[in-house]
Amino acid sequence: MYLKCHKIGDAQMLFDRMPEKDVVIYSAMIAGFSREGLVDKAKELFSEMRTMGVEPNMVSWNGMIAGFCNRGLHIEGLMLFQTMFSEGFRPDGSTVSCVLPAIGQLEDSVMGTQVHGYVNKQGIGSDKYVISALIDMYGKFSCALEMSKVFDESDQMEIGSCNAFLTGLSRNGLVDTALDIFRRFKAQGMELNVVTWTSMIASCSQNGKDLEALEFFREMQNEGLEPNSITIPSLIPACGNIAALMHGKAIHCFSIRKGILGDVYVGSALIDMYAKCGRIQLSRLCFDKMPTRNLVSWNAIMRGYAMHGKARETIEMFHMMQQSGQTPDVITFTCLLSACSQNGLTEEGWHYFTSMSREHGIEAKLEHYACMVTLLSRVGKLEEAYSIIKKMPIKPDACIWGALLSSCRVHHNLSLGEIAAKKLFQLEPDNPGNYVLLSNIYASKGMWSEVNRIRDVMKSMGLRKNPGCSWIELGRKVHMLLAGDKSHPQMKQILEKLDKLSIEMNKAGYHPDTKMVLQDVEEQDKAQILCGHSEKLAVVLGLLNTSPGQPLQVIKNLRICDDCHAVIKFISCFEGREIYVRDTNRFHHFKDGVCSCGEYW
DNA sequence: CTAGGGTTAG
Repeated sequence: MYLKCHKIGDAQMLFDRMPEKDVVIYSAMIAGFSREGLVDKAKELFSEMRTMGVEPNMVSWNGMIAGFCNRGLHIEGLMLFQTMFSEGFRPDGSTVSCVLPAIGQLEDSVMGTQVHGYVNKQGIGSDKYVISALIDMYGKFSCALEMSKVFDESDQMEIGSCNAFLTGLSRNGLVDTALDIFRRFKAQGMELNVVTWTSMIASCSQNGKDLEALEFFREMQNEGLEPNSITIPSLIPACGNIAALMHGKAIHCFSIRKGILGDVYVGSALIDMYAKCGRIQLSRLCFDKMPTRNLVSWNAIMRGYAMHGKARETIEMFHMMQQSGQTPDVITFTCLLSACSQNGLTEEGWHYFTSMSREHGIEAKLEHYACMVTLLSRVGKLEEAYSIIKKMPIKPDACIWGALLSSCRVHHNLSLGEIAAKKLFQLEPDNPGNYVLLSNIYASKGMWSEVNRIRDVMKSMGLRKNPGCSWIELGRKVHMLLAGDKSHPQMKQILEKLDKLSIEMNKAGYHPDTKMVLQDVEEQDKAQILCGHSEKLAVVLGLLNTSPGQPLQVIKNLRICDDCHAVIKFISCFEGREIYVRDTNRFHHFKDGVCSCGEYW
């Protein structure tokens, strides 16, 4: 009874007072500790029972193996599985269903196939736990075919296997298929559970379907299902991705009501969400209030500060993290280096870059080199950045060359820009962004024939600039604005307002950037040029629908363009608004005509 | 027939 109520302490007290203990009582207690994640305690009992002359049976072994596998100690679990086998036990459905997820995690497909064979031989292939574990494993192996085969041969009304199948599909890039099948399940009147809904929410928020994730959340509650402490952190990233602050806050309140605010995953997800919504102070508040923190929480707050260009705070958190005894990982250093790179902190950047492997035993990865390239380029040391690329022990990828090319655009460096662009055209020939960047550099030098040449190349390859897209949350609704898309009901007002603003801007001595390169390259619809870029539209929509003085927040799927940057600086001053624009990788905080990025992005 | 064990969601 105590074990079933998760009162492990009470159970242990009773257990300790028992004079005579048999296999059953030992097994119950081992499983109890395993469920609570107290593997060491379980291990103690497992060896104690043998010294007390009680031989472990199947159930004792299974409890022990479950303990290891559920705690992420996959290798230990699998080793025990093999020991059990060699001691003459024949693992049953329980054992196998614990061991399969571990095999999937380790991507040991040889062992996976062996165990699948064993399952068939033993005739336990119709056990529902085994089936869902098999589906899960093949999903983790990226064996969509094997996975579907197991599912097709199973009872398709068994919710566990259906859930494993849906997750497996999304995991293998087949989100849309998963969505279709989910709808089919629902139409068939199948009893869906929290796991099903959570899985769909997670698939959406991990695959750019953020509005859909929010919709699923509402739908599951309409169906009378209670979201739990796994559902919530699966949903929160969706709010951050589209900077839906009001939705995010509502879910924050929901977590308080559900009493799950103390959960590390919930807390860490909130930190990340508030940071992405431009509210870094709220991130910090959530962080400070967390009862327990882990690596994810520390990385979340550091990433938040880095995203906001707050290098001092990022470094301060790093010191606090070390004082707290938390060991950093690769991501921690990415946060540190990206914070340094945005602020031109060359000395600190080099310090963390070198201490990373020397003091922390973490090898620098591509993203760390990319930060160093950005950092050195930012302070004008483009040649030094290039020499790092030439010397780095890993093959530079598109991120590295992209970092160099972007910096060359900022510094109008043609020779290195051409080198970087050439590499990028080989690495990712279909990415229109690279062509646009190089063309920007040519345009800044007035080399119009080169600009035209690139435009022709793009045209012949059928490449178009990715459509710019911006989001703004107004009241309870998230508006999406696509560059050149006139379908928004308030578009007429938006254009009128933009007109008025441009008159004011001209009066103030602002003239649109003559290097309107993108349009030169593109020659896209005149309409798009007239409407302006999506971030401009979103900002103006915000101006129209909020009261004066209220801050605005816009997010964009691409790098903000020079012209929009200049226009928004003007608006922040002229309209007296604080405007936050979240770019692909950082925040621009416009206030009184100045932007926090210091003109470098 | 027989106490005690398991899968799928972050």
